[in-house]
Amino acid sequence: MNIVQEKSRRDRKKLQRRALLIEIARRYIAAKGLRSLKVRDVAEAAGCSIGSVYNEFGDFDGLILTVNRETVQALTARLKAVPVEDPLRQLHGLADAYLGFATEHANLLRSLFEHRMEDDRPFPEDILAMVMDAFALMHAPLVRLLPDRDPDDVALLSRMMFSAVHGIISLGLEERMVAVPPEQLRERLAQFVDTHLAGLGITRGA
Amino acid sequence: MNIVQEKSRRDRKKLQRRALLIEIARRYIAAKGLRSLKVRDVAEAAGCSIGSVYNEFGDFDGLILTVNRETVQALTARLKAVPVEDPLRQLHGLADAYLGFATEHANLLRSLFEHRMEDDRPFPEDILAMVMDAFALMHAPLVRLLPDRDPDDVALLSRMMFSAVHGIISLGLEERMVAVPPEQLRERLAQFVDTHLAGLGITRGA
DNA sequence: GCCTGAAAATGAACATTGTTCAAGAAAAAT
DNA sequence: ATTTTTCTTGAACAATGTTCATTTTCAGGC
Repeated sequence: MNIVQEKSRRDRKKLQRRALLIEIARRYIAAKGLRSLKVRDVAEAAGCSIGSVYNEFGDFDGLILTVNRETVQALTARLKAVPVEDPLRQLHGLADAYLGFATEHANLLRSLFEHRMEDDRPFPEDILAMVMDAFALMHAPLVRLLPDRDPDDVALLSRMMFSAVHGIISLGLEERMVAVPPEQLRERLAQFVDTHLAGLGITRGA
Repeated sequence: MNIVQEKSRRDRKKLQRRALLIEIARRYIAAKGLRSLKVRDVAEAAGCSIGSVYNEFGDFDGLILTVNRETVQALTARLKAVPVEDPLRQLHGLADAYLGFATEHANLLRSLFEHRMEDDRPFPEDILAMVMDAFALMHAPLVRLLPDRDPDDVALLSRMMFSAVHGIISLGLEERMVAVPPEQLRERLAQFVDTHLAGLGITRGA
């Protein structure tokens, strides 16, 4: 018998349903926030039993983390699509791409940063590493703009800059406590990046 | 009969227990995070029934919000204690005070920013206003440092600066995804503030 | 000191929701 | 066709927020 074919037939179905469950969960989170996600709703929407969700993801956290994993992957993909020719443009592009993603997927991003594990189980290493990698994407352009600075220093600078951008955006998009009016956010964010770069001795067109 | 005295006797007891409930809830949140807070635990620890907690706070959110309200009040008090003589020192002092508070009360601050209301009930206006006020505390010193800029512009600058500081700190203190090593956080935060001020055309001792 | 009505406290019962697992169904292997 | 393995199911369970009829408390009047 053809193991590959037979196995794949079952697996394809399994994978298909897994993808369906993830998609449904993502829609719930995106639409109404992480707290609105219920195992029973997901199972019913997918046309399977509660137990199947557990078979697939182990527990509820497993499902959430799977969605979050894909969220950080999508975010990273978007950040990596920013043109790299001009390092200054790239930095602005990264900030703007982050803002764009946060605007379009506010609840998914919140789920990524606000979800706490049950009990004291450790946060999955791989998601952690992916978020760190995303936050390190300002490193390369900053190195080009600050060739004389200690690389370790630049590494920290880039993560701080990204953290700052994250703070401005995540508070700015919070409907409650609007630190910065959303309609101005894009322009102001660019201004912030410029100001900070100026403080680092980098001027536009220099 | 003495209405004031008689009423106060009952009320004192009520207020005393209310304070006890809040204190217990705060301890739970501070020690193990918002998710660890359970009505039954609080009631048992306070030596009263579950129903009494509901009598006092209406529902579970009511208790959480009361703790959060006191958290933002404590934060504001700490920020307002920063000396105002030198605006530049004040800005650094505000950032440092925020870092100090966030370090000592990481879970309480998280509870303030991460708690979502049940259903779609609106977030309490008063807490919102208090957080906004706290975030506006960088405004006064920045006005003094930038007397020629449009005041509206400075208002936004100050909130952005505070949001940025918030982002750096909240991600920096997250045990997972450490964007900036905690032991360097204080020094780096000061550096960040200096850099940004430099970008705004403000130099130390100028 | 006792009575009375209002206010507060109680906790059993309920509703929601994550989790488990024994039994059954389906698929694969022989 | 039979056996074995694997997956699926959903009833039952456990944890936890919430309600409310009953009981208790207590100030105010006699």
